[in-house]
Amino acid sequence: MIRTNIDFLTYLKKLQLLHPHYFSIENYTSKEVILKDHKRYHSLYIIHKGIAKCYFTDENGKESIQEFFGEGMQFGELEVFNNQLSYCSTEAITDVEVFKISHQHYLELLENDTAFNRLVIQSMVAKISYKAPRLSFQQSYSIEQNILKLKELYPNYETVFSKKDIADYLGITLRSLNRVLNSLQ
Amino acid sequence: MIRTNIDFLTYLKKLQLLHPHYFSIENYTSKEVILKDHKRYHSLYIIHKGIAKCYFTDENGKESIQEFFGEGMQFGELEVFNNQLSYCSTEAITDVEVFKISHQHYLELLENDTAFNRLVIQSMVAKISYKAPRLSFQQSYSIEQNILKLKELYPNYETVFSKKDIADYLGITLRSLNRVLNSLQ
DNA sequence: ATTGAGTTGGGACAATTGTCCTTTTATACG
DNA sequence: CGTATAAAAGGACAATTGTCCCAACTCAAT
Repeated sequence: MIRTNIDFLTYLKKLQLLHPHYFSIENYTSKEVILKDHKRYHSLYIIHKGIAKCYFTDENGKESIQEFFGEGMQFGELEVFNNQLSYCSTEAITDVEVFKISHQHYLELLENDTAFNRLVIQSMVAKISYKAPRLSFQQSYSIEQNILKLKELYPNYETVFSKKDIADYLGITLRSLNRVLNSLQ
Repeated sequence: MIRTNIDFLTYLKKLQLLHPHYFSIENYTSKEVILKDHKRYHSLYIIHKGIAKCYFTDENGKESIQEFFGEGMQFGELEVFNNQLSYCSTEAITDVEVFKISHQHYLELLENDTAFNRLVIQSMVAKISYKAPRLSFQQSYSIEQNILKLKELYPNYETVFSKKDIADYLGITLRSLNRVLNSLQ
């Protein structure tokens, strides 16, 4: 549920020693928006500490949570390649510390550092591999099964996430979430 | 709805001239399975001609279609990097011609050919960018809105896909699809 | 203390969607 | 041809989920 990428983070820390001026560190407090949708950015972020949520907002204001980002997860990197506006927002859930790196420096590393290149590709593979079954599972199974799966994977999710976030993650209403949680005692 | 990647295909054809022994060509007829889930492969495929569907099957036999692949779409490439079993099946819808390349040669190109490397990354960016809003849209909107969207993006989808495929793509039952199509006249 | 905003919990009802089953139509094939 | 098989269509009913409420509680700021 909370995605991480420790290999990437570890390597990034090494790079930071080699190219200190490539990276800056920023801190966000809970509920601060780090990256806003429909805006253009020239940098991307990698989570050093804390948890953030990445979500779409539709025209009715309903949020749909894509992923919860933990240590080593990067966001805003897709825009390096497709040159589009940011297509979702990312907001701190706990207090968060991020590394920030410009598109330009990121591309430089990508071209000149084979290990970094491979780690970037692997991070993308992980994102695809994660999203694919999630789409299927939410389509195929009932809310109850989805919640049971959540509890299995992440037993104490209530301590970190609000009910609203859980509902937005599962693509259901708060009412439905409560109802099903009740029926499970 | 039918995904393509012409840039990738174009470049691949150039590579084929440079390294003819890297590639082989295979042909599949409608409904043949090209790649089966839970199996290990040592090659991956790129669609040259035709349309295929990529789908999960759950324990009840229900299919959930991830994407429809058209020209230039590759599949089986994630397993090059995560060394896992294939996590979904790909089946020809129309007759299909594919290029086949071994993991080993693919990795060789990835390391030695910067342009190829970039195209692979861009293909992954495209897959992520496509999956993300699809998850949200199907969660947030009614079946009716999803079908209207489909008709808008791909007016004559009925000519290519069976009703069952459309239902599996939208994550709904055939009965629900028929009902909603009726209510739209 | 008091207000107000945000979170949680749930009743009542409506709408949506699934399940099960039957029928019809199209298509393939000996 | 006729027959088997798959695809398409839909009736009847049940189950799930959403919508629209209202109430209780927490917590921060006044």
